[in-house]
Amino acid sequence: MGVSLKDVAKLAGVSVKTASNVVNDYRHVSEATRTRVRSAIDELGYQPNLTARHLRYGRSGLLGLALPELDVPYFAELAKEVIAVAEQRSWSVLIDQTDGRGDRERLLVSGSRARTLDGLIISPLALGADYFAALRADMPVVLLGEKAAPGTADHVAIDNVAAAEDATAHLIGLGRRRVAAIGHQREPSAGTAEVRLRGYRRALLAAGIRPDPALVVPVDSYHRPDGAEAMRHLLALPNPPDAVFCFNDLLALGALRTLLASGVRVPEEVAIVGVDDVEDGRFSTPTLTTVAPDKAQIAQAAVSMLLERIGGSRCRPRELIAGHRLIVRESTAGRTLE
Amino acid sequence: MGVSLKDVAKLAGVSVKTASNVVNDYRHVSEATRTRVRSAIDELGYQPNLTARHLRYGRSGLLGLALPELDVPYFAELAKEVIAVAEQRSWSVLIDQTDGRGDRERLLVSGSRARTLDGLIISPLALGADYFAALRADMPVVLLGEKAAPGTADHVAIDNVAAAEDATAHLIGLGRRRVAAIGHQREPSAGTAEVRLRGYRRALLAAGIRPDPALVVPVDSYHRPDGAEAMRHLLALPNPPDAVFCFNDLLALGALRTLLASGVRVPEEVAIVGVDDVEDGRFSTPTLTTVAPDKAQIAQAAVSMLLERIGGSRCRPRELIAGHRLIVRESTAGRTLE
DNA sequence: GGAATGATGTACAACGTTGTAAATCACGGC
DNA sequence: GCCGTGATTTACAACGTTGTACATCATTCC
Repeated sequence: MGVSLKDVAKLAGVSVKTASNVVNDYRHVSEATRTRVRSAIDELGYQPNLTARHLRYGRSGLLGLALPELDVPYFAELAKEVIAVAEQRSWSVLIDQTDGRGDRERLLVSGSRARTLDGLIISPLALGADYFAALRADMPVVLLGEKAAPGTADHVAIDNVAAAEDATAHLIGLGRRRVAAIGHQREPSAGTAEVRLRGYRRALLAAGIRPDPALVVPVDSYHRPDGAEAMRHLLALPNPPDAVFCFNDLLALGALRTLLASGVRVPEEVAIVGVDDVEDGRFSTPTLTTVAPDKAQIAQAAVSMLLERIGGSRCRPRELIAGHRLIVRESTAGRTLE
Repeated sequence: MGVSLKDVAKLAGVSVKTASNVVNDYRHVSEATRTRVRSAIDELGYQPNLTARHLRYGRSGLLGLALPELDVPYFAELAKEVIAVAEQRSWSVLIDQTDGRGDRERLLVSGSRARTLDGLIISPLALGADYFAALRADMPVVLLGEKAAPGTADHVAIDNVAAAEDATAHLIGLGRRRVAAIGHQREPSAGTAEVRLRGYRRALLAAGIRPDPALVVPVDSYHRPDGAEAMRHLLALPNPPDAVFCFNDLLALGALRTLLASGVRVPEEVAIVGVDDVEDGRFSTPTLTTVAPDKAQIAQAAVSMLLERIGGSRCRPRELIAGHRLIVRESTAGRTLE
């Protein structure tokens, strides 16, 4: 169907290999043949067949990006960055959605689709150690987020304990004493939730506040409805909170919705902080105070690490702590000016 | 590196082709050899090399999905659906972001990366006819949205005139008479904007209202900040509107932000409608009335059409009008009950 | 008993590319 | 005139897979 090197070679009156040499800028090609081949290429509109190259090289030029859900803003924003960085280095990205389901994650990683990938960046949510068992030993992997078994693979994340501590400390700094937390997960080893809870507790203790277990609300997932429901639960308490630290922005936006719909004033009566700095939080009313991970840095680092592994690096699994910073907005600072 | 059919064949004591026949469930293989090969496959953990297959077949198993930006919720939600549908039919999706820039769109479609794609679904934003000139004639394409030159390629969209008319009529039905429109684009042939503006005008005229050009606000892009700015412009008018039809939800959320930050009551003083039904609008305060396109249907239809083309269908370019419906929420109906 | 039929298995080539090794050529030095 | 050197070009094989054509064998039919 397409134009191949054979066609180019025939038109230019040279061997296929010589044509290939021109394409690959091989040194020892005479100027005369070079131009002849070049014009043949132009005339025929030849473009190399990447599939054939990949077969030859044993590479596909494809990076996998496995995310729970693409329509979760944080993941969408991350995907955008990853794709941009990868493309800049002339790699393509194939996105897979795991829905946080273990079976899909397994299938995805062990299936024949995975064989075409040169490497994989995964943001594991629900998945545990057996996941990695399914991983091809020779497939480079970079983990995003907190679920990492240390020493298993390269890993990029923010310092989630510190992030949670910053957020909670900010609420305490406003004078709040009954600070709730939304986002705990019932399952024992739920990575991110675990460490954020730790940071939350640490901030409370540092301020001399005794953590109240009734203020720690577990959720099934990290979407807006979960946050909304958790907030309804908190409001129904005999002694409701005066501030809430939500483990991500979607939970916070859901909680915010419940508060406003219930006529609770934010931040006067209840202040709210989230994590992720998704775009929605910059335009909600009130705007959402949040801990912003450096997404560009995360994407950059993840792709770099992965490409190094693909390039053959065999050093010990590395860990990169990306930056984060608290962005104070109206949901804690109140309406300032417009 | 990996296990190939050759290894399997050797272990099972058969020819490579016989091993291949077992893998492909070829009819005429004796039960004895079949089981022998099967167990060799299991023992070695053989998985077919897709790259080699693709080379052989001249197909890659990859669909391209070209979107302006992945972090725009509508596109993210659409991408999620497309990936899900494609995967169900065992195709993989490679996402490219055009940023709405013509040069990137060109590069993307004509570059050698495109050669590896069996087909392309594009949601063209800024791109015109020259885009299609760059398209390989033999590359199946499905267009999403309104920028289509009719008869050029298969095309999936909602009836945007009707959608805009429904939205505007709803506002008029609330008794509003000064209905503004945010989302007009200055460039002459800006597909979607054009048709939505037409629907808006039609609804006004149908209600006997004379369209006021001052109430039609152009924007540079369709993000929240554009909506916020456009709304500021409208509020500064000597005779501001009592309702706004925004050409998408992000514009509406931006406009909503401006209104609330300015102390304008929504919907009492100004009612708002958007288009897209993105998740944010279901949790904003007030929640956002919107026109919901049937995204699942769009994704389903786009993938189906594309696969038919890839399968060799040569019929005339088709056009599919996906369903849409108005979802009335608080930004027009007000707080009902909680 | 011979031939036709069908089941089963194999060798080879090809998809488009590039590494390897070897062939060819030009040229300067003796 | 011969050789060595290095530049230039080429044939071949291989990456892993499968379609085509053919070989082999058993069965059935006349």
